[in-house]
Amino acid sequence: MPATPRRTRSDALENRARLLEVAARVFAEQGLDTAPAAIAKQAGVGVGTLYRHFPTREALVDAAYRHQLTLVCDQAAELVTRHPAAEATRLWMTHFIDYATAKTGMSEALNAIIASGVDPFVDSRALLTGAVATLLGAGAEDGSVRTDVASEDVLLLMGGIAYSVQHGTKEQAGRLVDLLMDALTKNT
Amino acid sequence: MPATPRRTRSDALENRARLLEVAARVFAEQGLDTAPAAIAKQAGVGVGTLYRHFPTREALVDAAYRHQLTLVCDQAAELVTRHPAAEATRLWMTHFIDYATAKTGMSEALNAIIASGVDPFVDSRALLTGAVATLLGAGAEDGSVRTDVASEDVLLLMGGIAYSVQHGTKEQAGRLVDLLMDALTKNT
DNA sequence: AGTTCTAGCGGAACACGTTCCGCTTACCAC
DNA sequence: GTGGTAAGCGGAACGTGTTCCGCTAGAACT
Repeated sequence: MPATPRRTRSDALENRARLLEVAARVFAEQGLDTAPAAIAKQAGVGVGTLYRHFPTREALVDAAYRHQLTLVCDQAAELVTRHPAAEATRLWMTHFIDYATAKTGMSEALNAIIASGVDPFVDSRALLTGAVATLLGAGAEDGSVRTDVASEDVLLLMGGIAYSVQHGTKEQAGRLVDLLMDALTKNT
Repeated sequence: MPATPRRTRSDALENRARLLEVAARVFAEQGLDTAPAAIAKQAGVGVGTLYRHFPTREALVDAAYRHQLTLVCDQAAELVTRHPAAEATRLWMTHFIDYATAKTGMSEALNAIIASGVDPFVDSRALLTGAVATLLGAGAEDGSVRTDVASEDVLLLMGGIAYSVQHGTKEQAGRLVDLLMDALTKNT
């Protein structure tokens, strides 16, 4: 029954990589709602190929931003080693918002990842939850952050903030982060 | 130049009213992404008529929920007269979340109204901002709520929470409201 | 009531996202 | 190298959302 599962064809791998590369660039330049046909054409493949590799727009978005998202999430662990927990948390959140405002489509993508319960996003979502958990954990240890708040809840609010920067200003986003931090730090 | 602006045709008014009625019902029953053609058909008009009265999906959503939204916003003023400001604020926010979870499509609609900078929503958005401002104002007067937070910011976070209830649980939404309230009430 | 005028109507035409399927071609066994 | 096989391909076909335009019928005026 298992048989010999034939190896993935080399051209398929190349096409996939090329699609990803093109998608990341195009999303950054023109936003997430670029026509699938345009991405496929630029990658030199038919639309069918695009849809086979990435069955939904979400799957493509997820894959396209995965790498950068990993970098941002890794920063959480690094910040914790170099700053007090509360400070690290604030820095990371600010960094997160900067990241969200850096490129067209980015904030939209982040929000899609955070808010959606859809399947292709679960990995990316876990990545983010992990980063927040690291920060909250450190805060719990040194007592600077309250312990009765779930990482998922914080992440959700950050998603709301990221969503806002699409139409609001970066300053507003900063104020919202401050407000959230106020809520998270203990009232001592 | 002003001339006599001919009165609006009676059938046009009827059609508009019927579309609104149908849209409100259909949105509540099946969510916001119902086919425009279905709404038009149920209202006994062509799609062209639907699009003329409501050029975008947003305009239709806005109009369909306007009445109910007014009721919710009016509650803010009423709650302030009967409760201490902080308590009124918490009650209203909870009420708001209940409202958001009450019907299919509602939370989606609220989020669209709050988060979008799009034109057709400005009135509804102002309604909500006004309600929040009333509550924050009362809180500022009796000193129970911090004064350095803009109504728009609070509204935006509530939008984030409303967004979350689409995929999260009502309990999570409740926790987020509590967190937001903690941030808003002074650390005295 | 009859006539004029144009706001408003309906649905056909168009545009675009997604699915589907017959053909191509890389992989593997010999 | 050659042949068999199915993974993978491209783009035509399909379904939906939106726009457009010739025709209908309500409003204003006599």
